[in-house]
Amino acid sequence: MQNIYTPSYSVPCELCSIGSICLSIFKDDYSCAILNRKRLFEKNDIIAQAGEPLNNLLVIHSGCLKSYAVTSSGAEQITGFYLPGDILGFEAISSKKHYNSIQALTKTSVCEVRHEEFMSLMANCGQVRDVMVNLMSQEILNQQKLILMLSQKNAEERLASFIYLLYTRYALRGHVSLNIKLSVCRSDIANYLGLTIETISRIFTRLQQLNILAVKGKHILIKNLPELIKFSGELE
Amino acid sequence: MQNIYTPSYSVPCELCSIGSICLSIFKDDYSCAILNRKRLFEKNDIIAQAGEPLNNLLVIHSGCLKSYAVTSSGAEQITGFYLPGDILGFEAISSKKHYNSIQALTKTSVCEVRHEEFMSLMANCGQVRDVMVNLMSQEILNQQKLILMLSQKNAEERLASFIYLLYTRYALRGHVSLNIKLSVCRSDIANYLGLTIETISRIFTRLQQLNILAVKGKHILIKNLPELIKFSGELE
DNA sequence: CGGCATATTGAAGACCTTCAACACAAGTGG
DNA sequence: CCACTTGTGTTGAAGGTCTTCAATATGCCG
Repeated sequence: MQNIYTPSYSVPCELCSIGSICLSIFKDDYSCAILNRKRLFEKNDIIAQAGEPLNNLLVIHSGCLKSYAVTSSGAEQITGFYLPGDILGFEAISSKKHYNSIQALTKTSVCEVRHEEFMSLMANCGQVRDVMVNLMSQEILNQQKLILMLSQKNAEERLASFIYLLYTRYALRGHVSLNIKLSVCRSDIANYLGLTIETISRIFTRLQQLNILAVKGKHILIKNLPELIKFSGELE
Repeated sequence: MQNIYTPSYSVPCELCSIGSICLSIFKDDYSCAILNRKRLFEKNDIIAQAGEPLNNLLVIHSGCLKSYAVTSSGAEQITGFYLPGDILGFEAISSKKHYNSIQALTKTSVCEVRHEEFMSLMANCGQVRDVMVNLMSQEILNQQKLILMLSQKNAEERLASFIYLLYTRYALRGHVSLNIKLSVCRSDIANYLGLTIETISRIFTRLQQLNILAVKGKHILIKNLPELIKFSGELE
């Protein structure tokens, strides 16, 4: 059997969602008033609390974050997982307040983009404006796909989609590998997909029996990608 | 029993999502190169097909639209319903192609905003930029709420949320009324909420027995709003 | 009024959850 | 180093929710 372990991954600036901005505008200016590069967080660190004012948009350099809303009954609802190259904070721009809390799932390094200053930059620089509008548009499209997934797919399709989506998201950032390290625990996956941890566990078992995945704790090896895609249902 | 019929509603520009732009910039210029006001579509007209180039963003003046994706197996998946004052097309900005098809559910009048020209206007006009960024941010936040709903709520909560959300969306545009006219058929509601028409029907019956709603075909009267909110689950 | 699409209702079954027991890994202290 | 704890993941059995299939009812538009 192939080795299913994979080292932690950091995105090169060239492949980051705002890389074109950093490389052409911020360049080597490490003391930039807008960009604070590679701030480090430890596993389980809370990076922002819901309700706090929005100071920065966050861009993941390495590691993994989750964002979640807390219901009035105190339950935690995962709203997203963020991987190297991903940007988060768009949903807070309108109200200038964090709607979600954000927590590190592993040791994570994050580039902070000062929100106020960045918005002024958008006014003056067409390139920044285009990148931002495109990113927001893409985010809306991606969410729409997720909405379709949740409203139409059964448990097996959801989990298969989830794994396949992780694969494509890493690949998009230059990390093409059938080995996927879940920084995410089963209960977070379950919460995010609207299932229970027992169901997640059972489906992992089933996908292993079908020789589509090899699962060992948080390490996943995709053994049959075409079949995984088929199981994920056609909408991706 | 109160009358549960309500006349069709058109949004005044003051309360439309891009009203501030139209009123301050386009003003009374009806032959504007950017804005084509109040183009009329008949029920069931296809306004755009998935894959077509994005020429216009659409703003609903009166009536109702649905957008939907078509899967490789030919099934239709509703991605959204749009009411007077709503804007649609954001998800297509990045690729400059319609990802969804758009169809009129009733006789509908639409203000078309030329996409290319509007993007240039965004470059030159801070007010337009702010409005657009805010609208996109809000859209992302609203979608996130929908994602939570779909991943966490049961059938009853979904339908109650759906009705309550329609109520708040009309109210936002100045049409505060407990009478709601569904331009949407049961099967579209079911598709959108990830349920079957039978389940929708059963839950309508249940909510009527509980004296929360009065349902007569496409006309809904909210008879107990606080209870409806309670049934919709706490996340709104 | 008749015909067709849309909506409602009932019964059986599938899928996922719930509850409970158990397995496994990581970390702590004796 | 092992016993103990704790957190996390797996598995089984029973039950509930929603779907499926089928029959019936209602509404709409000629």
